[in-house]
Amino acid sequence: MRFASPPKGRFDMSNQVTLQTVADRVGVSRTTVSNAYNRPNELGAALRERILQAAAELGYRGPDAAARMLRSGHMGAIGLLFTEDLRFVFTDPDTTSFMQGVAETSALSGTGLTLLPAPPGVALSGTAVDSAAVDGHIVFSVADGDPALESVLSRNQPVVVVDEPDLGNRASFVGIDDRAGARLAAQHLLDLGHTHLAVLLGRLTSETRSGHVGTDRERTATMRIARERIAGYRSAVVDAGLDETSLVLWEAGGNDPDSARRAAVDLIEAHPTVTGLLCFNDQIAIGASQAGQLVGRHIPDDLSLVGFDDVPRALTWDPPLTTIRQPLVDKGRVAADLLLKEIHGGPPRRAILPIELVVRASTAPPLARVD
Amino acid sequence: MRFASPPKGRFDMSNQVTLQTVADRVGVSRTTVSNAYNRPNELGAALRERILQAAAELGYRGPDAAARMLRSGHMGAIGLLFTEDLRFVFTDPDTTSFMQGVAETSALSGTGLTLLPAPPGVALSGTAVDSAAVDGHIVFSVADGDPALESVLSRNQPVVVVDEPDLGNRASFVGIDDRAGARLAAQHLLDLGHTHLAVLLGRLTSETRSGHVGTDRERTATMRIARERIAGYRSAVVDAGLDETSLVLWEAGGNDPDSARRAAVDLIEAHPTVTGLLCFNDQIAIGASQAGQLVGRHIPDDLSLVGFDDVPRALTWDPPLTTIRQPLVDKGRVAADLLLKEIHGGPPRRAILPIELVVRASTAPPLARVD
DNA sequence: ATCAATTACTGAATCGATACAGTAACTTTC
DNA sequence: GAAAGTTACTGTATCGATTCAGTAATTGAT
Repeated sequence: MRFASPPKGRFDMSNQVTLQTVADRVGVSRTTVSNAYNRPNELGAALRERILQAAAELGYRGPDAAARMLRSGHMGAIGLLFTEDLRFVFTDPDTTSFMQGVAETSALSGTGLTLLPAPPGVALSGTAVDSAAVDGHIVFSVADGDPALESVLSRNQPVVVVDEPDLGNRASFVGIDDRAGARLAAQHLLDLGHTHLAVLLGRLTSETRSGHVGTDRERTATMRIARERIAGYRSAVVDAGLDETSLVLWEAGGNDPDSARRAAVDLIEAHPTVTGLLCFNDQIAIGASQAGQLVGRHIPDDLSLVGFDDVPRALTWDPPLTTIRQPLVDKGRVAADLLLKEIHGGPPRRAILPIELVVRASTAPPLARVD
Repeated sequence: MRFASPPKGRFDMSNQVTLQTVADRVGVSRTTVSNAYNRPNELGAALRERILQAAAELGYRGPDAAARMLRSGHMGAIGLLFTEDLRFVFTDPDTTSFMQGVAETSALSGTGLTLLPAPPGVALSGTAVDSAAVDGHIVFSVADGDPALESVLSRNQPVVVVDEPDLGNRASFVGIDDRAGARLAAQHLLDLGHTHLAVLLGRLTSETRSGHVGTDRERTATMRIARERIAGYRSAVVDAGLDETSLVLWEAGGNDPDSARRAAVDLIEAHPTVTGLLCFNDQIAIGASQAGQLVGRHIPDDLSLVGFDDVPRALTWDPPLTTIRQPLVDKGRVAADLLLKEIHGGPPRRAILPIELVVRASTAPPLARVD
């Protein structure tokens, strides 16, 4: 939808109250009124009081945002870029927790938060994504080379990338050690005695694809996190002396439980000897657990499940999920904090947040089986 | 947190590329370049191509947002005001579904979406809430007379209020017939044969309070929806010939399952004869169902539960919830749509969305009991 | 062939506020 | 009591783009 008629502008200038109006009323200069709002200690308290008083009487609401932005060059807002489908953005607990953290920190600093949805396949030009009035951007988990990311980077403003991609020194970064986290998850299953593991991933690229992941597909992965976690899972398997190729990689086609459930059914059918399933996140693990129920596999006796993230539901799910905890809300807070600091002149930084294996009831030693 | 140092402004003017730069390069006037971006059919296609080409070469990213805003008076963004705690905003399925709808519609129209969190007890002045660069506001479910709402209204821009309060002709409105919905819910329980009903509300005011709601407390309610629903529940009870005072009103102190669970335990203890519980929304019903389990009441045999909203989880919950469905995502879409239309010169409107009783497994006739 | 209408462009004024240099009045210092 | 410093203000240039009145060139109508 694009509107034919432009929005009503500021063209009823008749009774516009501006800084000048207030200045005239009080009998001071425009500058002094501006200072009354922005630099309270550059003028006497009594005068300031008189000015604010007059402003209130005239119904003046404070300096016009657009004019201030133009002159001062700062927008008082940060942008939050997503490239996922909006249905996903507002449903996925990882994403909403992250947003909560960002919103908390930006609200505390009095900074506005502008959402910049750039779902795949929608043109960017003329949208908020390339013209939003913001001082910097947080980019949340985007595939390598995404056009929306390029657009954001070309604005030459501070950017904080969260999770992926890793732009090196082109932008600040907030994330975790995904490889180590994945390794921790796999190690846990290996320690329990599992020898037949599989990985159930959400997506390797921004396109939806599901099913077995061969080396060809793996090589095309544009999601950094997926690549890192695969490397982590694999390194634990290799170090345990198992054959690297014995680690089955399977793609769900989405990070939601429904996609995961469907994919897990196929995976279990194709690889019935697998007893330990490494899930890309808790939503995937939830789907996998539903799949287990569907195909008659008891969790954890017939199939152990390790999630990732430790979303609130991981604790209340039946069975409660063993998972790798990462501080999602903090991630949002830290991202906003780094961005705000950088906007105010600080240097770009990298923040790696801690992770932790949380053992609950979705993992157990494999049942002894007659091979 | 407030930053001492102002953000770095636009004071490295050295190699700023502006409309003028592009105009000089091509050898046309500033106006023509502006037209190339904003009014493509006001100039020849070939010239337009040359201009865009030159802009690309110069790395010009299109008209500066702040300058455009100042001159044209329109911001290209809408604000979304919340007064709930941010933890709640991003966790509550009603709210996130609504946000999804708003985000979808604003993204489609190329309009930015600025989040304006105004949790209680945080000063407004100087924050994004009273100075955000937006063309209008959507106000989501706010208590009567909230200061953030007043601040938004004083900007003399289009406002769409969702659910509450009802400002009459001071603002556009999107909501449902809450009274009818509540009536439908109560009627369903009455039809099943229940004679001892209670209402478990989230909150009647923006302050947190839990426990029995007497007439005094009821009279102070500042949340319109709560008042309407109470009236609806009560009207069904009265029309069924039951004593109006037999309808127990109980406040949970929050719209989350945890608050509801705790409150429901107390409620059941205080009023053990109640067999039908009218829950303010599905989150409350989920909490109540957990409470039922805690105190050994089987749902629906020992206690029937009716929710409200029909969030996705209502279907997958055990037992699946009987509820009043309202189109939450649509509500967001409609709100954004009304606001955009009003910004573009349309009149204020009221939209009342449809509701529907969805009968699932959380309600059943009361067990015959020996009184 | 003439006048009117349309198209494609230009130049100047303007939006409202902020930055910055400048200044008058007042205070401190020795 | 003169020089130096501080405080509290003013005046002007400026931010970058859009609007609008106007003009020259082209097309169309009669």
